[in-house]
Amino acid sequence: MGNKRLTVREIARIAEVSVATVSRVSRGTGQVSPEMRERVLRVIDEYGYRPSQMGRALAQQKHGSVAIVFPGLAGPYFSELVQGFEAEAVAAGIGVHILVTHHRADSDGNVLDMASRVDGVAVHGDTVSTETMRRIAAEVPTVVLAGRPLDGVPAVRADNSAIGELTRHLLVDHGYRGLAFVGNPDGSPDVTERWEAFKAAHKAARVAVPRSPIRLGLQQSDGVLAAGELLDGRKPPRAVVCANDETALGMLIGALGRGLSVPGEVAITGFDDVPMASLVQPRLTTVRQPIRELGATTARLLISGLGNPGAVMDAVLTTEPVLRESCGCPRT
Amino acid sequence: MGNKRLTVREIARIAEVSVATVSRVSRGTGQVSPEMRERVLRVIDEYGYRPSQMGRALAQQKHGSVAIVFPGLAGPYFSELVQGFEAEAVAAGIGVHILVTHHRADSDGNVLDMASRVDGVAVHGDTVSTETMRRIAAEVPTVVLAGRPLDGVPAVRADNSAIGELTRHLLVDHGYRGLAFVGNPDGSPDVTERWEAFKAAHKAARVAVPRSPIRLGLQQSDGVLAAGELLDGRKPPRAVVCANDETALGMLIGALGRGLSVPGEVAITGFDDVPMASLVQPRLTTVRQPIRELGATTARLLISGLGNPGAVMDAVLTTEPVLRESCGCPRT
DNA sequence: TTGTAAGCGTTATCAT
DNA sequence: ATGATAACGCTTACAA
Repeated sequence: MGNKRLTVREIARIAEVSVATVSRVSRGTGQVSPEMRERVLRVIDEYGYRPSQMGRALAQQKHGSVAIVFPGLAGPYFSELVQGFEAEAVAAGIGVHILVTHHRADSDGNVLDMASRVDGVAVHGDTVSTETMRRIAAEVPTVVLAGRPLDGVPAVRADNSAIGELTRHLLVDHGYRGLAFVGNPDGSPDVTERWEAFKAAHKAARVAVPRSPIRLGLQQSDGVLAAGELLDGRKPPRAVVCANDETALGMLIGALGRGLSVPGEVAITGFDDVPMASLVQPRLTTVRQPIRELGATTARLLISGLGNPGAVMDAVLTTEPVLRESCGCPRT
Repeated sequence: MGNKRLTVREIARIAEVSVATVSRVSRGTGQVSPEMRERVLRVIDEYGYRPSQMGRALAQQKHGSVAIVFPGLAGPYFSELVQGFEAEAVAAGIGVHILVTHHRADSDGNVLDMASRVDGVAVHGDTVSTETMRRIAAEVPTVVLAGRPLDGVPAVRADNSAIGELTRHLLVDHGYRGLAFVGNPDGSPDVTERWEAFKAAHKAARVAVPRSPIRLGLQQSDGVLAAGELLDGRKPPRAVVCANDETALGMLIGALGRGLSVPGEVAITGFDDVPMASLVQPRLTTVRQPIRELGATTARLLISGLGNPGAVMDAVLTTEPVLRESCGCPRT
């Protein structure tokens, strides 16, 4: 433990070759005769030589890693997103840095700091100011994740408009009136777009746009809280459109816990289609979003897509309404 | 975008000082006269100079970042753990690498690879083989997270024995017989210890050790699955001790969905005390584990604790049973 | 207090 | 095919 590691020079001396040859062998690049390769490989193996990442980074001017910045790690959405990103990067031999900004005072400074440790940064929507975003992009290749492109900074996101279709379904197909929206439009670009689509669907159906949204977070516990706010009142909504599945699940637990019938007395819908959505009773009507693919696409773009001629500037991944029973549809 | 960054030498030339002075100023180290500092700072600021992490790393022989390796990111446990780790590291100005091993063929190779990119690695229990663990520890300071110390590799973990107290409570205080355990003891050191404590409590109470555990994962969906396996049978258990809260929550949803009374017909307990545990109805009896602190302690140990004389080798954090209603206790 | 110069470990260019 | 050697950008003795 702690035997200081050997350097190229030492390996070269032991194998009686030049450092260049050792480098060529260890990187598998360039032309090396079989016997040379053999000789060097033997020494490398015997001494357990592993090239220093620091030396390599400096010489190649590449860190060999990328970063993902997001507000917090709670819930299956971020888990999947990060895992999709990580899997893609690691598969390409690239390391993954993370930075969680949530509730941290000097997060902008931290982001800038991290920007100087990596070859590319994926910033989740609404984690940093626009100004900081620009500064990051000026230092290192950057991609906006789950947000709009900005000044030449490309974006990868999902099509949030499908929640409008879902709203139309509740309004028109089921004929519900008195819908509520759970989620804070100021919290993230995704929720902003979902709230807008929710309102647009009302206008399209010529139904008065409902009360303002229940501004809470996106965790399951927030859904439980929202249930308290909405269902204990004198005039509970006929249907609740939640900004994501987690809050919908919390809402469902809250409704069921109050002895309310779902969807009989109150219909509930979500967004994401997380695994639990099809496991609860009644199963959750939602919008399927390819979360993992969102992360993977972002990583790919960062690693090998940027700077190419005709590189994608705005990747909008498709989503799809999934009608199950929590909206009132019969079990198929 | 992409203006190649200035180097110390260029800043030095512009400010008409030596590179040493620039370095001293930018690092805030050494003695520099006020007017010099002022002059250099002005130039640094004007040109937006930020020292290259690569150069710095090589010169100081420090990457300036640590890594955390874990099997997967699903559920609040890992979210909290990673966030606790991350927050502590970032607060110390250290970057955080992550590596998810779950379902990846060559994860051991990836771990070794990552080991050469960081100054320290925290490996979550049972993500890599003992052999790989040793190789990592030979290359870089290492800490086992949620597992036992190994050959001089220190560990940070929680006291799992409290689940034995909980089992005793069910067996003795409530007088339940026919308990089931949900969780795969081969899945992780934590679950192994919890299963052992569960069995030991039975022996201590002179009650026959129950059937073998329901070997499933630790996600909420696994709890729903476990409910199907346990509650639809002809002889459902009187109480179910789940290896963590997520599965307990899934079990609760499954039980309630079947119209069973909890705890009337089946009592349920968990482990972790995640936020949802006190929000569901009935509230979940569980064991509180300081997850975030586990991550933070690990990070601290990695960053500044190792190598010190008398450094801690096995940090076992305390846990505490939390008796709520899902075990049959009255609401207090 | 400030400057000079020698590393840090690798890669890559250019001879040979 | 192989070998010298110059970068890469920074820190840090050591000198002045």
